[in-house]
Amino acid sequence: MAVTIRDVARACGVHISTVSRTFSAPHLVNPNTRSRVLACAEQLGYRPNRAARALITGRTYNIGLIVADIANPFFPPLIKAAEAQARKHDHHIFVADTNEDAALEEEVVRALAKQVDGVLLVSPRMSNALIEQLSREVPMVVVNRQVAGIPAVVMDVARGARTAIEHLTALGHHRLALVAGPRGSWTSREIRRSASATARTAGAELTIIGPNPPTEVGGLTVAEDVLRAGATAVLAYNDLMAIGLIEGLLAAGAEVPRDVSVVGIDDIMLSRLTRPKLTTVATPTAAAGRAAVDMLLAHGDDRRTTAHVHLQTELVIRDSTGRGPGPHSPADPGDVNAPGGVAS
Amino acid sequence: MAVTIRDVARACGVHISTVSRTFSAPHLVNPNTRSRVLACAEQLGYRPNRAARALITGRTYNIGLIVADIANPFFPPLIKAAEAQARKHDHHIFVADTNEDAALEEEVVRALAKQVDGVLLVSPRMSNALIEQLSREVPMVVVNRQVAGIPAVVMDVARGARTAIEHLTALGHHRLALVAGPRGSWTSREIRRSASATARTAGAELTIIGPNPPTEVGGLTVAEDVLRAGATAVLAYNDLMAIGLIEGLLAAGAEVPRDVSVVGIDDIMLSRLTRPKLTTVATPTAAAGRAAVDMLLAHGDDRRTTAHVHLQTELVIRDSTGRGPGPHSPADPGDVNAPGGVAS
DNA sequence: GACACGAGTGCAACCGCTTGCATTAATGGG
DNA sequence: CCCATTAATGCAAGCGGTTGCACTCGTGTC
Repeated sequence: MAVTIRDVARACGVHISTVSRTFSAPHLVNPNTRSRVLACAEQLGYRPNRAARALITGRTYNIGLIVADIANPFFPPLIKAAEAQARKHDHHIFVADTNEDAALEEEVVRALAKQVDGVLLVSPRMSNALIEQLSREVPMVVVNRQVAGIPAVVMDVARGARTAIEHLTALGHHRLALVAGPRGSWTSREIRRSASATARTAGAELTIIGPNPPTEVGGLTVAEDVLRAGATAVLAYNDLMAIGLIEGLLAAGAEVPRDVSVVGIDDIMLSRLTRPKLTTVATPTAAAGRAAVDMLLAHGDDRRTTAHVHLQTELVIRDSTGRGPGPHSPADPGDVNAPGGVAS
Repeated sequence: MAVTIRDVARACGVHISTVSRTFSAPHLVNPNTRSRVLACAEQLGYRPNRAARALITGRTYNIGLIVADIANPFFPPLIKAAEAQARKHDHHIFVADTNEDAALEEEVVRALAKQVDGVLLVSPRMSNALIEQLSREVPMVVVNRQVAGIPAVVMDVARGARTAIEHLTALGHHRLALVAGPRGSWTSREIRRSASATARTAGAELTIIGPNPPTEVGGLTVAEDVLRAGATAVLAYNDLMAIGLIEGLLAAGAEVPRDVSVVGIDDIMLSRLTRPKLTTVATPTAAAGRAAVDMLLAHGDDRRTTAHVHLQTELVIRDSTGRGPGPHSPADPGDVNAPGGVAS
């Protein structure tokens, strides 16, 4: 059916190896022969079969991209950027969605391993140990996780969380809540660690709520916990949860930012469009996608690079955060909106 | 490096063909032998190389999924559903993003053709003729397009557009605008055709604005055109444009729905979360993704099915549409907020 | 004029796997 | 007890390419 290298060879009166070399080692074939072969190939509509080539060379020119949830708006910009970057280097991308399931992650990596040159594991939920093991079966770059000996692209969410907490305490909030992300998320742990430390330094109280599914519903359902904790400001694991949380707070009669300030993380497109517009920590997702692909493709060249790329985050202040009760006032700690006195 | 069928055969003391049959034709091998082979394979961590298998069988167990823009929130739910459905049938998915570029679509289909069992072309921008031609090189299912002789999944946007226009005229609007989508979009043409017919029937005026890029910015930039046309109600090609349009109208001093009613199409997640919440025509994107995969995989069985799957759409009325000036009243046509009667 | 050399091409093995056919052993019927 | 069947396995060709090696020519050198 399809036209093969043999058809071209026959049509052109040369041996198949010459046709092969015309495409994969042009300098080895006489310019005249070469152009003749190219003409035949073009005319027959010949396209090399990559799978067949991969069988010998071991290079598939495919990349696996594994994400927790394609429908989570955090991922599409990353996928898009990765796909564009990959195609720029003539690679194709397999996309797999693991539904936040660690076991599925493993299964998918294994299933893809043989037909890709490498795997991009984005925001993995599986254990570090398993990642290390899998990385021995197939080249791997991890995004949003630090694993010893494995190339990684990480966004500096720790710094982002610190900035966010500082923003909130500077606004006069001292009863804070952190709405954590899913179990197994390195990012969530980082945020938690950093937020806790920052809150402690600032002398603020931080209630941690979670783990939770990193979705709008996940945010919505913890609204009551937030209120019960008496928090006047919340940092959420991601924007989706922050938005859900705002909905939930509203449903419970609390307005944002009047009664509660909310900060998200990611700066997904949505965040600019909801009302109130969401204050959030912007993460460079597209850059991460590109960087991850670049690392994966470079990986082959000089072995054991194991570089880590750190990408900066940035607090984007919009309308979901406002003044808090002010510096610690012993008086009337129940009324979170009381204009507060001074402390330290 | 990797463990092959030969390693298993050697470890197990059988011929490679027996190992092969153990996996791809189990009924041909003795149950005892079979379990021995399986044990060896398991122990060595053997996984069949699909690319090698495909070389002989012609079946790759891969599917190509080509979309115009991964970052457009319309697509992720479709991609997610398609991926899940594909994996249910043990297939993997290549995702490619064409940036709304028809030429790139063609290139990507060709590049993918050899390593997939079929291609899902979602909301294509290329011509019907080209689609027909490409479909002779690789099995294809088209989503959101009708092409003679090619299996398709189409959402009934024509009916959606009609319902939307009827909704608006029933609210008393008679100067309408349609913000069209990108050139090459079948959906946009369908919407236009249906909206025009419906408006004519209802005796309403319909200004068509476009084509436009199907993005938030695309919607934002036509806000002035909408106002200049004197429209009090707008149907947009998709939600993203509707949301951009609302922003643009607001920036120009027109409130939604007080001054202008806006209806979107798609019902992306965003639409529930913006303020005002968007009235929109819900399209079953996830169902479309699943259906398309099913058609592609069934396609092989009984040739020339060329079935077309039609999926229904549904108007979801939220807060971006409100009463219009009412039945054609020569009096005070300037005050779009006059409490209007209802016609018919 | 013999020789070394490099450029260009052909030859054939092989990548990991499937599959039609041959071979062998076990089974049942007459 | 022999033969035809059937079940189970081995054999080897081949899928569409790549690549080390051998071969054939000019060409330049001494």
